[in-house]
Amino acid sequence: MMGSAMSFERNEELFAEEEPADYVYKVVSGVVRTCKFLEDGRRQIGEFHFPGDVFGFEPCANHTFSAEAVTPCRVVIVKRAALMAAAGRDAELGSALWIAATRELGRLHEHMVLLGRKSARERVMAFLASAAERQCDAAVIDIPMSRQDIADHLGLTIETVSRTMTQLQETGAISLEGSRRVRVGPVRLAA
Amino acid sequence: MMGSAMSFERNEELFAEEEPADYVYKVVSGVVRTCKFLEDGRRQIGEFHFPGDVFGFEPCANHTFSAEAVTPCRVVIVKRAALMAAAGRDAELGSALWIAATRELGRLHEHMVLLGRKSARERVMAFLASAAERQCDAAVIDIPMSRQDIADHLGLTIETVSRTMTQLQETGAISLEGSRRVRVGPVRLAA
DNA sequence: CGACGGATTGATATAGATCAAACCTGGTGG
DNA sequence: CCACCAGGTTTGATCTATATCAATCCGTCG
Repeated sequence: MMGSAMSFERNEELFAEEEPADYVYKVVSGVVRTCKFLEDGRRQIGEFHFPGDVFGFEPCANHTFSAEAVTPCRVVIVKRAALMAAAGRDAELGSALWIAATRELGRLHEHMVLLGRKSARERVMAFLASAAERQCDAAVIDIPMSRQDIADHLGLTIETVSRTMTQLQETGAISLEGSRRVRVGPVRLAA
Repeated sequence: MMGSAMSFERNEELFAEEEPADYVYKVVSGVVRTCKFLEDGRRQIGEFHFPGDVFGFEPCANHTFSAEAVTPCRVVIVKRAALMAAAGRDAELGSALWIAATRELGRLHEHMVLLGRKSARERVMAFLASAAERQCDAAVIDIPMSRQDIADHLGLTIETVSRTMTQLQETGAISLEGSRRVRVGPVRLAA
């Protein structure tokens, strides 16, 4: 299954809500956010997608969310119809897609617990923990997205995210090395 | 594709988190909630499932959420492995499953906006609107679940749900006919 | 009738939002 | 090389929506 490659600048839109959902996307490099907006501008970032992640699954003809580049990024796109047809023929591929979709269901379930029931501190720690996990539990982790992005992902305000991070630093849980880089303490982010 | 039927009492557990996820479920009658718990008892209800709904999709061997009967209910269960195998053979079935899964993704995305960005009033109105929609926009809608269930679905407390409903009544948006029955006013629930 | 499991209502506390300045930092141009 | 600027971040002061704690109420069922 091959697709065509595309590049996007920071903050460029890969696709918008309501647009025809003709393609499925796979991140090659960089980071992509998928989001939904309310009329008054409130934004919820559903997920950040990293290299290797596939996104853009939709049940209907049009996108129900938009996708934007968090950093400059490259993606490959595949015609959805072609992909679905191929999945019908190739059991291997079909199963891979199924796994990707159900895994995403699991992540969203988990994130709903965070949004519905966790405190700001827990949210930020969970965010950092997942970032650390993606980076193979490195001691120093990169945060490629802005505080605003983090806030809109965690259902908080930018100020609360910022304050919570400095509090985590004060309690020794992390140490901030510039705003986009965090050293996670020996204590780790255990809950 | 046939499965076996099962019945559950109100509040009975269909399956628990961590249990082997050997079956996929379809609601025949009654209502089921899927939920996740935090160690300290906080609960997030991901979705309520109504007759016709299919649930229990998991990427791995074990369930990542639990399911409980909101009302007495009947479900049919199908071996997951058998279902997946059949989907590999029958394109019709495969596509139906795919649609069910992506539709669920869409619902969860929408719900994350609610949990992350909406006010209590908006949450309750959205909840009532979706209940009304499921009941073909009947003028009087049934609420089969408790206030606690609603609260845990909307990321609120039981008290806030209750208060918000009486406020909606005071402003004339709805009228409560007993705690489990609501008449939606002519104004409807337009945002 | 009495009791028990919701549901509602009331009083108060508080986490996080909002409004408003500073504060960096990296890039640009003089 | 430095001053300046713009975007993003942090910090501060205050406000408020919602949580929390605590009765009371209501309806159903024995």
